[in-house]
Amino acid sequence: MLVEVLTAAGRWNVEQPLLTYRVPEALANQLRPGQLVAVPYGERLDEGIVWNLLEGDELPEPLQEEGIELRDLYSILDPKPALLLHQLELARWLAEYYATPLAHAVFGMLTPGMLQRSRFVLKLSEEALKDAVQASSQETSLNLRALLGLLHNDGSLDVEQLKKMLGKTKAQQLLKEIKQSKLVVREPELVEGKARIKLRRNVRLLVQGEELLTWRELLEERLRKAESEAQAQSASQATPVSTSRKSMSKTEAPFNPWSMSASASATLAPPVMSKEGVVIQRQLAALDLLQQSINRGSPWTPSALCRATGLTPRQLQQLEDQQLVVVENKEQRRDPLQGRAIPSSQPLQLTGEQEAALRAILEAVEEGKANSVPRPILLHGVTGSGKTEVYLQAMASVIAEGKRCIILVPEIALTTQAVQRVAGRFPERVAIIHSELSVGERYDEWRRIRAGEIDVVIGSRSALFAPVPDLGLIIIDEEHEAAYKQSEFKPTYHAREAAIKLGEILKVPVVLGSATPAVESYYRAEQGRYQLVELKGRIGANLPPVEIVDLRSELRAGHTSIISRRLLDELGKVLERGQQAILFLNRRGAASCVLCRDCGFTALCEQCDIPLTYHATEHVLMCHYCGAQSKILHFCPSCRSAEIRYFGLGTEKVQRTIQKYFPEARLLRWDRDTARNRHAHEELLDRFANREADILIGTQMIAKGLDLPGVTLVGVVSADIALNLPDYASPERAFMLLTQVAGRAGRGSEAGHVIVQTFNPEHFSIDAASRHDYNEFYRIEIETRQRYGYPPFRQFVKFTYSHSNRHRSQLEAMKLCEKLKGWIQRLNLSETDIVGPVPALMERIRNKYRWQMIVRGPDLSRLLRVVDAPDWEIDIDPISTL
DNA sequence: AGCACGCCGACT
DNA sequence: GTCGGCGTGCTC
Repeated sequence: MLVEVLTAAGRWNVEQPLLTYRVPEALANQLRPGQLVAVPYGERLDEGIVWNLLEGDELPEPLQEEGIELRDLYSILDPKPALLLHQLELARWLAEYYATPLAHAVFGMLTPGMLQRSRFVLKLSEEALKDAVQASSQETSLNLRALLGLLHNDGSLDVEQLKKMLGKTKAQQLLKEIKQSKLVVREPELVEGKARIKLRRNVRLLVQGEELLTWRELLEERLRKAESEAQAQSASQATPVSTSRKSMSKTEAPFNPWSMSASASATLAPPVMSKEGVVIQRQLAALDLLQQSINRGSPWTPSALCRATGLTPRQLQQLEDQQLVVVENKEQRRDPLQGRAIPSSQPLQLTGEQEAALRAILEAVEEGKANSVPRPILLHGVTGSGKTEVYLQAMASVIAEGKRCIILVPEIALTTQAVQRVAGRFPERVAIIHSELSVGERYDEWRRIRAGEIDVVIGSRSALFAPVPDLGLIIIDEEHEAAYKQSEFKPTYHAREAAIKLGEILKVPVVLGSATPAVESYYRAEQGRYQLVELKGRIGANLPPVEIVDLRSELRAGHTSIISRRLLDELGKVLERGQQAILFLNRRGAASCVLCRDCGFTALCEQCDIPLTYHATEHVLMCHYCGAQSKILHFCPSCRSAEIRYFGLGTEKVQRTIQKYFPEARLLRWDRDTARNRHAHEELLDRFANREADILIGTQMIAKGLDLPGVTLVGVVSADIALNLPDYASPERAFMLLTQVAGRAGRGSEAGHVIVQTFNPEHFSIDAASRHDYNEFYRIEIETRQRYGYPPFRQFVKFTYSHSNRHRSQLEAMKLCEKLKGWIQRLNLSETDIVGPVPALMERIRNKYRWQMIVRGPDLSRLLRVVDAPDWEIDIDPISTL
């Protein structure tokens, strides 16, 4: 039998990603697709995934021609497959659609730290072992002789260790000498990754019931006997007790405490109990504690048991030798929710709309059971319309039929509330997967999922790749979120698209939930590719009123501060009433846009309708979308004002300004500078929730999922920054951001109020968001997209090249551009063109200059199949063109 | 000298 | 992708 294995080699060898090996007789009937195996590759051992089993020993033809001699599969690393069959199929699709080597797609699905690394160890050769004397007398360097000695003692030595011991150069020399000497051999070895099972030593009681009682009686009998003997002895010679711990262990017979000689116990005297008696008593106590712990389910570690009873490890060992107890290694699960109080949550009464949504999902489940692929369901529900309850009841229903669910949430670290609700509804049956878990936590959750011990996986995008058997439902909450797109490393993919593909493979419904669906999603629903289900009513409070403050009139009135008089006024009232406020600033655009402070005019590219970016170094305006340059503006072309400025603003500046106006107010800043990890987020949130601050100032990360009843005012310091990013999707992102931020106000009993500051009060995104009108926003946006050929009307693919040499980067970009043009022409692709190449918005990142171009066309899959661009980053359906 | 880089070719 | 082998160029 032969086996096709996908190894790390597949990451670069895109032509032939699979390697073929012979299967040794002994392993033949244990091999399954998806298993992790070790294979020899060159001089080392590599880890791979079993992709395919081939009957017979015939070499595949292309290999025959090359005259390749197949090698043997080395071993099976884990009999349980690491990837299920449907995951292999999904990986194949990911690789194809996202133009990623198959190995990236497959290894990207594994939990981090799982892969083993190859290393080399040095060992004495057979020759050297046989004839040690002759070996040492041969002509060898001092270092080699030292190494031989070391290997004689220790057996083996890691090459890395050798390098540390001798330094690189000397180690190199020695390794060369080793190659010729035939005394030392170099062998490959696989080292476990960082993801490992955590073991805990446990003492387990081996006897129970009647048997335990019998043992107890026996021990008690011995205790009485020992005591009476000791007393008899002490009556004749009263020796004081002075046995130290050390002398005790010396006098004890090592393995048979029960037959302790009379002379040993003779040294003890009453009223203190005899030595033997003490030991027996402690052992009895240990048996009691162990028995109690069986019921409580919290086992004893050997050391804790010794501490609790006074037993020495040796004495515990004696219990073990008697086969009364056993000390064993037991797995200890690392639980991400450990120490969290999770209130149990009960199903709520559904409204009519929720009921209908639930029915639609369950009908789709039935459709899948009838072996047809159900349409994905777009659940469009305003904030607070109760989408989560619909998810929970749909999941409960699927679970009741023996199936399992995946629910994706964006940036899980910030959505602990959603996690708690799910975990509270399905206690003990929920696994959590996201990147801020420790490698160990993630590995434990992953294995619980694979073993079928859980019903619901909740997590960020990568949770989609959890090995869930019998998957019955996939839910993507806040489906419009950009966090679902992985573009920074391979495999690049959008979790929403991958989920839909997975739903297709398994014939399982995919539910996309959002208050502000992605334009692409809503378009697909309009086209009938998704089933649209709407939840219109908001449960509880009404949506808060949104007030737009026109910053142009502020300036005209002579108020030049970044905080308008209206906002200052309202902030003052909030502070007076002892309530809380959130000030929000989307600072994400590091580059600045050009803006007229009098009329709100923004300089746009004539061909792209995208804001121009001011380049301070070259002193020009540039379109980062098509590369067109224009001269800088001294006067506003629209109103002739000289108040034309580049606009840049940060949270720090807002903080300083607010503090100036309200010296007494307690401010809290929340952005990537002040909150670097999950714990910092939670801590800041807790402090604000506990009313340790009055005003929270933050970037978009505060816009998501916060439920803070004390907040009655939300201020958006500038809606313009989001709006003016040079990207086709800016209006969409601005709308979503404003809608989300607005949803943060008035979640408690007090009425909420939102103030949005802008130089562009007429912009449809701001206008629609202020009226909470998604449909209005969508209507205008989809028209623009169609007019300019933006997604979803044409597909985008972004090509990025990074190099430390700016010139080289530009040159490569121009070379690839020419090649792409050739391919497009040869394939005769209509309506397909290239925008760029241009320097990336942030051209220099970590000392690398980045150039990029965007290819757009109705369908680029044929082009991507022929594109040969190693060293290029290729982002299919980029979330932004920046 | 000691080492950090970058380049090349090999690998079933 | 990762390793070894080899050259260049920098620093104590």
